[in-house]
Amino acid sequence: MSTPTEKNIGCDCDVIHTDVVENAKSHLLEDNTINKLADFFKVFGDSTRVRILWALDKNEMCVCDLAYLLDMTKSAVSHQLKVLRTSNLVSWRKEGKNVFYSLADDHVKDILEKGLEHINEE
Amino acid sequence: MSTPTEKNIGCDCDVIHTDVVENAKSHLLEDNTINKLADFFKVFGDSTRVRILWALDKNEMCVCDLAYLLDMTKSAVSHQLKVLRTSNLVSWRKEGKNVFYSLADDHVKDILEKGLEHINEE
DNA sequence: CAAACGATTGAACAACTGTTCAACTGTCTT
DNA sequence: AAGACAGTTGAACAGTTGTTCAATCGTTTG
Repeated sequence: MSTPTEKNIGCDCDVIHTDVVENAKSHLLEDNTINKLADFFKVFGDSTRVRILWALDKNEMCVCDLAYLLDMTKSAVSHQLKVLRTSNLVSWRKEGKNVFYSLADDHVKDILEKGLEHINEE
Repeated sequence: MSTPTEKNIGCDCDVIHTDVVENAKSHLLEDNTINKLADFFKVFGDSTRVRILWALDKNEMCVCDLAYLLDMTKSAVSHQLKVLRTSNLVSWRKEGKNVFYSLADDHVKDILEKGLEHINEE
């Protein structure tokens, strides 16, 4: 552990562990990266969207299928699908009056499974 | 693709693809699991918390270190650390007046890295 | 014991988020 | 061309979230 030595400037503390902080500072991610990362996870942070993603992992489905399966209105499902589209988590194709959605790539499933691993371990 | 056949009851749609929906229905996660999963990801869905986690991945740090590094008040940092503690993403130990935080387990780093992979691919 | 200070907490407030509702678009059917 | 219906959209409203501020706790030090 480093010794507390430095007088601080930018926050409401007087003592910091300089070497540890400097090391962390040299590894900081860019603001833009941090924001994109947080926004990415934010999308997974809603039970409706997780249910949609989990369902699409099994089968390609249209909005009505999802609405029926999840007992929601088409409107509510469509709003969330828009969020998922915007963050590139789902792909879609039109077929007549239907729009069929599916997972965009393997990261989505990977992330969901990592999350499940974590919550099943405590 | 299955043929739309079924008359629907619970939502505002008339036609669903029965076999696809039934298949998805048989794989549904329990509500409780879904909620825990969404809550887990919700924690990653804030840039302040991502910055804290990313910093702790490099070094164990006290609240003041984090406050200085991230240019925030101790209070704001502490509030977010409480969220991270509650969701078991960080561990901590007391040493005199300091409380040192670190990442709870490897899942946290795994998840962050999966997220980075995803956003770096488009 | 009293002062100093790292850390935590609760209340308050502004900003954001998800669902509902109603209106609308585009495609298929007759 | 008109009706039906899958899907989308925008406004509105309630519920949630993150930061600030002030007060407090707990440990160390003089």
